[in-house]
Amino acid sequence: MSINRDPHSGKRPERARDVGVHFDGDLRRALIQAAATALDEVGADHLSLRDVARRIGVSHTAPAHHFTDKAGLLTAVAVEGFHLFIEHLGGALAATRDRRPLDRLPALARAYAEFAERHPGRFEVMFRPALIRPDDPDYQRAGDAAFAALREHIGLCQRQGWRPDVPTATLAAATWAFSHGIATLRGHGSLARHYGDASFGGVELLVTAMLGGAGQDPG
Amino acid sequence: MSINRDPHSGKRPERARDVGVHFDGDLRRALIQAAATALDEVGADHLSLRDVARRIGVSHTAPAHHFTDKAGLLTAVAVEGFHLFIEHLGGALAATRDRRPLDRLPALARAYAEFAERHPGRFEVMFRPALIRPDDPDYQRAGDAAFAALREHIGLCQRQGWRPDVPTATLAAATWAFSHGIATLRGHGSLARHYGDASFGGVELLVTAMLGGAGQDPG
DNA sequence: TCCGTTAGATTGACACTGTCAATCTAACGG
DNA sequence: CCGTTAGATTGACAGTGTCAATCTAACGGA
Repeated sequence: MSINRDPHSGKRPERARDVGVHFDGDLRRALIQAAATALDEVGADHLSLRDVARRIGVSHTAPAHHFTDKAGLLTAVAVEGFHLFIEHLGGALAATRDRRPLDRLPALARAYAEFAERHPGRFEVMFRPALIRPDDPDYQRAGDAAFAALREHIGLCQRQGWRPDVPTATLAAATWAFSHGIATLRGHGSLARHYGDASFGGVELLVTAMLGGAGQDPG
Repeated sequence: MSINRDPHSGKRPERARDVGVHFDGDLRRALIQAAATALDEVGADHLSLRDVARRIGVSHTAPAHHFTDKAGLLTAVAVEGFHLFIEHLGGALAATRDRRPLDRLPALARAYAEFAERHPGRFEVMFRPALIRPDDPDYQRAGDAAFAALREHIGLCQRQGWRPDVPTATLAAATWAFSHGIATLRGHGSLARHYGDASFGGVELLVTAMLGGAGQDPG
C-alpha cells in the first residue's frame, strides 16, 4: 500500500493513487471522471469542487485551476456526457435495425430514459445550462451531434411515408421534447405517481400511444 | 419616509416596510413572496435564504425559522406556484372554449410554456424535487390537482372520439410529458437552436405536428 | 400591578463552499 | 549552473445554511 509522499520530498506527488483513481499524469481527465462519478452520486446541487479534489487526493483548487471555474468543469462533464449519450442512443437504433423506422421511436425514447436513469448527474449537467457554459463550442457541437442523429432517423421515417409534409426539424424537435419530457418527469417520480407505470416498457407505451397510428400502415 | 426603528427601542420592528414589501404581521407570506420574486430573478441555484431575508429586512435566520429549512421555503413556493399554474392552464382552456377539445391541446401546451417563461423560478422549484420536500402533502395535492385538470380534458377528447381505446392516464401522461419537454427545452434555448422557432406559435406547431391527424375528423 | 409563560424573532457561531492572489515545485533549454 | 515556465499548492476572503442560545413583546391569571 503506497502512502502519500510529501509533495515537498518526493519527485512525483501522485497522491491520487491512494483513492483508487489513477491518472497517468492526466489530472484533467481524472477530474472529469471524478466529477461525473460524484455528480451521479450526490447530484449537481450538492457537488463541490473541493469534494472532487478530495476524491482524487489533490489540492482543493486543482479543479478550478484546470477548468477556470466550477461551470468549466461541469461543462467538460456535459460534453463527455453527450458523447456517451449519442453512443447509447446509437446502440438502441442498432439493436432495432430490423424494424420499420417509425416503430423504432419507442425504443429511442426508452434509451433516452435509460440514459437519464443510469447517469443522472451527467444528464443533469447536459440539460441545465445554468450550471455550465452553454456557449462552449465543444458543448454546442456535442449537443448538435445528438440532435442531428435524431433528425436523421426522423428523416428516414419520413422517407418511408410518415408525415412527409411536415418539416423534418419540426418532427425531430417534437420527438426530442417528448422523449425529454418523459425522461425528466420519470426521474422526478411524477410518472410513477400520475401514470402508474414508470418502467421502461411504460415509456415505450407512452410513445406508442402518442404516435397513435404508429403500428398501422403509414399513408 | 420611515426609518428603521431600533428593534430594542421601538414597539414594532416593522423593518420590512423599508424595502417596499409590507406584510401585515404575516411574515410567512412575505417570505414566500420574496422568495418567489428572488427565484424568478436569480434562479434557484443562486437563491440564498439570507438574501430573501435581506429583501424584506428581517434577520438572516427568519426564513429557516418559519420553514425549518431552505427546502421548506422552496416547497412553499412550489405549492403556491402550482396553484398559479393551474389557474393559468385553466385560463387557456377557458379562452378556447369554442373549439373542439382535441384542437385545444396546442393552446394548453402553449400555456404550459408561457408559464415556464413568465415564472422561471417557480417553474424550477415545482419540477426539481431535489430542491424541495417532494413528499410534502400540500405539494403532492397541488401537483395532483394540476394533473387531474389535464386528465379531465383528455377524457373530454376521448369522449369525442379521440383514441378511446387508450387509457386516459396514458394519454394524459404523454401530453404532460410532451408539454413539459417543450417548455423545458425551450427554456434552455435548445428549441431555438435546433428547431429554429422558439415562439409560442412554434410551440403550438410542434403539438399539432405530433398529434398529426388532430386537425382531421376523429374516427 | 406584577409575574410566568410562550411564541416569534434575533444574535452569534460553526463548518463548508467557490474563488483569487501569491507561492512553491520540478522539469527544460541554454 | 541559471532563468523560465507550466503545473499544482497554500492561505485567505466573503458568503452560505444551519443550529443553539438569547432576547422581545404580548397574554392570562393572581
